[in-house]
Amino acid sequence: MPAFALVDCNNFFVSCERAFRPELEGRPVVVLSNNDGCVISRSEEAKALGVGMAAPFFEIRALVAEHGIVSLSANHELYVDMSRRVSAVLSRHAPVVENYSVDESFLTFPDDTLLEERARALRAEVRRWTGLPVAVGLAPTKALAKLGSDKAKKLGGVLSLLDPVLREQLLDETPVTHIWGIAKRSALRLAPYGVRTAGDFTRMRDAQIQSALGIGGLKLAHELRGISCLTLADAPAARQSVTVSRSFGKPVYSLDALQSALGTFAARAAERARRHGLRAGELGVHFGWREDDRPVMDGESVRLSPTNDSPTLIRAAKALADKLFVEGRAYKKAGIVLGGLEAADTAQSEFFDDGSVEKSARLSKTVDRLNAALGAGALRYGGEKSSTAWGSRCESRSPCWTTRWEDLKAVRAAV
DNA sequence: TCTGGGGTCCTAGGACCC
DNA sequence: TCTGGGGTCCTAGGACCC
Repeated sequence: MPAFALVDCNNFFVSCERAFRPELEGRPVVVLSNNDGCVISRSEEAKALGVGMAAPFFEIRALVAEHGIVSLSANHELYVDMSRRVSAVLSRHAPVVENYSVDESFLTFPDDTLLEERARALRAEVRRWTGLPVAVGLAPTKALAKLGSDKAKKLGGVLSLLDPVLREQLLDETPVTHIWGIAKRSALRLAPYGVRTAGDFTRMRDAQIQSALGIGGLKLAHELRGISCLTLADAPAARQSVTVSRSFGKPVYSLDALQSALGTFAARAAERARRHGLRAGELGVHFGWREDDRPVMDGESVRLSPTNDSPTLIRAAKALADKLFVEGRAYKKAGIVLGGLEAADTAQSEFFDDGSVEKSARLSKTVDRLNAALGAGALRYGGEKSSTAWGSRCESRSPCWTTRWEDLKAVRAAV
């Protein structure tokens, strides 16, 4: 029976910050989203003080002041780089690693002997090379490995659910909403069947599960019963979309500011598409504002002949903005989505091509290279403007210790 | 009085994840 | 006054076809 391991970094963003600021160890720490809007990572101490996941920052301001909670603005450049370092360690231990998210990886070991010992060794090595604490769950399926790693965080870092008796016991004491893939809505649909725990869920009849949650729910139930349905994705799946969106630091009323924001987002998205070797056949623009005290979103998209050219995408985004703009509306957020993605090398090129397409591609490549060398945003297109009109708040961002020379940490040896 | 059936493709929206 | 951003997959319903 092949076993899956899930390696999960504890409180990932907070742990990344602590790796470079050991003085934060033992103190309550939170990391905040864009605009310092809400909490996206909490240390154990912060959780113990009652700070909820995704808590709006303004709601916990009093708690922060009272207990001296350290609040930091998110530094994704640092987190992505730390994530890469963790994967590098994992790859030395396992032939196939699936990077499921920035802080979680599934893997299988080459054979099934001494699994717990291997998991412990891997955990120790991640700690040694990156400074990050991780938990490891071992189980015959991915869904169970996930459950195992959640539980492992409280139980010494490694938990094996390969034993069916232990497994059933854990399922029976786990609320069904703590299962990967079941949240509030699905739990509500299961409630009429008397389902409260994960164990209850696994004992439902297949037909009932399927009528309540569809095919996905049924697969999940099998996984929890120990029958593997989800395989390890050794290569990342082809990307379906590229999104760049932001909430504004303050409401935006002018078309000009919206267009400069969208121009910037389009340039970022184009850059990301090029990095992945993709062209977009569709570009969407969306705006968010409030009506009757409720958030509203609206948008529209256009088809394009496949491209990843920044100026083209910037123009398309601005044209849509112009079309959607309503005078007097207090815009709170905006974003662009690239869809209809296809590999850039197989994409059909424009029939009437006078050579300008290739010229533009060379220009894009040069801009990307310079930005990579000099720091993001060093070089910009005319259409993207940095603007105080829509910029976001981030009061306390840590330096990019691992990815920018100027942020390199100074270390002095005591003599 | 009667109102096919089956297939595909596309889209919007729901639900979930980290 | 202040509530993130970036994704995926599934489903239901409409349009269209034979």
